[in-house]
Amino acid sequence: MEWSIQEVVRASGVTSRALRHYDDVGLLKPKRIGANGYRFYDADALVRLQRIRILRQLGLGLPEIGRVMTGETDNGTALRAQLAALRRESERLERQIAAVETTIAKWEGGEQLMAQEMFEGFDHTVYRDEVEERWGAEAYATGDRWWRSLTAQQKRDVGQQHLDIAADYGTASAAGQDPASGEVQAIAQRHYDWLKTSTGTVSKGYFLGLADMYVADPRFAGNYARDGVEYAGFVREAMRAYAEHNL
Amino acid sequence: MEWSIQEVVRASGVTSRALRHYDDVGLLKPKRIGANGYRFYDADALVRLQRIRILRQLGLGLPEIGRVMTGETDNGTALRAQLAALRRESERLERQIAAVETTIAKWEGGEQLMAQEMFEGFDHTVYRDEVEERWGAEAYATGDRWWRSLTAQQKRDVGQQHLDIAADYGTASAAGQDPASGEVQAIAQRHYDWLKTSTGTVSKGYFLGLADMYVADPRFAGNYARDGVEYAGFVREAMRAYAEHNL
DNA sequence: GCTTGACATTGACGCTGCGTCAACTTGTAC
DNA sequence: GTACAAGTTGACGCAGCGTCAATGTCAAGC
Repeated sequence: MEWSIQEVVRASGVTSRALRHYDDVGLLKPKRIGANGYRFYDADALVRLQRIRILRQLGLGLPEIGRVMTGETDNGTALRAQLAALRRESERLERQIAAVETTIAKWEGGEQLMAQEMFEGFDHTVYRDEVEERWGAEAYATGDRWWRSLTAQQKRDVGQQHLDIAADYGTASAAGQDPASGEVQAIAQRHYDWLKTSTGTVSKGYFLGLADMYVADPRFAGNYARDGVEYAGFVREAMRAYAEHNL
Repeated sequence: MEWSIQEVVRASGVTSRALRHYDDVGLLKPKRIGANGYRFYDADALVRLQRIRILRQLGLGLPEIGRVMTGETDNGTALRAQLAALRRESERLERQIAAVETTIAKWEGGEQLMAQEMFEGFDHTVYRDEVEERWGAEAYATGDRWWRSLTAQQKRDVGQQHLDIAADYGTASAAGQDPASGEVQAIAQRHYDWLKTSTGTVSKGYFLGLADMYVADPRFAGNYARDGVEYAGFVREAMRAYAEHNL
């Protein structure tokens, strides 16, 4: 008993295109190919097709299914690997969802200018409340006057410097360097200098406070993240080491 | 002030390839292109790039990002749509995970032959316990004797009939037909006839019990599903309507 | 013997967002 | 003049088929 491709389609719900694809990739060869090129499947092929479909519905890729079919990998191993992959993907999605929710909340909270300001430099106005609360209204006013005195060009330069510093931190972090190493501490030094230029004076407490803010405040995540991998924690460690030895 | 592509790369962490891609698809055009073909970006472009990256990290596609950037869609709408999409995807993943877990458990429980048997026909041995519990040991023995009396060829034919019936249910379900409609009830009639041939006699209770099993038992999902969309519920309704009017 | 219609075949492009060569040209430094 | 870094424009690759397009085959009816 053998079936034409259309009969298989009706029985299995798999499209003929998919069947031809399985044939192309060697996953399911027809039992016989007529002189006219027509594909004919037998019962064994239908059994294999059923298994293929089940594994596909469970999310396995065709190459992996091929390995299972040939016995190269057994069902349990393949399914457990798939389960682990699905769990990872699920967790990633959950984080993604949390990130979108946070962003929506922020955007609706009137902080929609965040991204732009971030790029134009250290957007001190966003942190006005915090700065005044931690270091006094006078400290904020000083920084504000200095900032306003800059030309747009100068502001962008300051911003660019910050971006360079952030990028270098990111490179060091990605390279697996120690936050306390000489290279990273040199970046921290530039970071400190940049802050001093931007804000006038930088106390140890201010510097350490900033370090904590980098980790605690998601608004910084955009600045200290690369392709979704945040390294604010790395920056904090580098800043702490720097403060410990130099301030 | 303008930056070369490498400077943008260092400042943003975005690869030059991505930047050229954004240019190609019209998402982020350089401010200026030199006589040598070199791309040069300005501060505005960097701001746009930052926004693009943020939206990308939140999982939005480039076309959607383009719509947001032109103001065609606002942030809130886009993000909420994205959130909804993520939630759907998350739920799908959870179901996927549950399915894989179930399958692993079954496979380890010694039911690894399920798939094959399914295809060879109504695998009554798998349901032995349930059948005996619900309709008595004698009912099972009768069905078993009948089944064993068949040749492999006959078994396959019976299986093929079941597949055809299942496929027709699937087509009707996908077409949005009413389970109680004439067409669908005709399928239910064939289903009933097939069952009668397979098991001897079919009581109303047996038929309705089977209908419930189709929905409750995931082992049937493979039979009454097409491309991941289960229609066991549809089958149950059709069977109930049939039983109500004919048994 | 011809037409029609259903079913079959083999290409080949499309989708998503870039990564990754490949083959060259430019700019900058020594 | 010669390197070397950085720039450019193609073009393929990926995952799994969906979707034409162009064309051949086969059974049935006139």
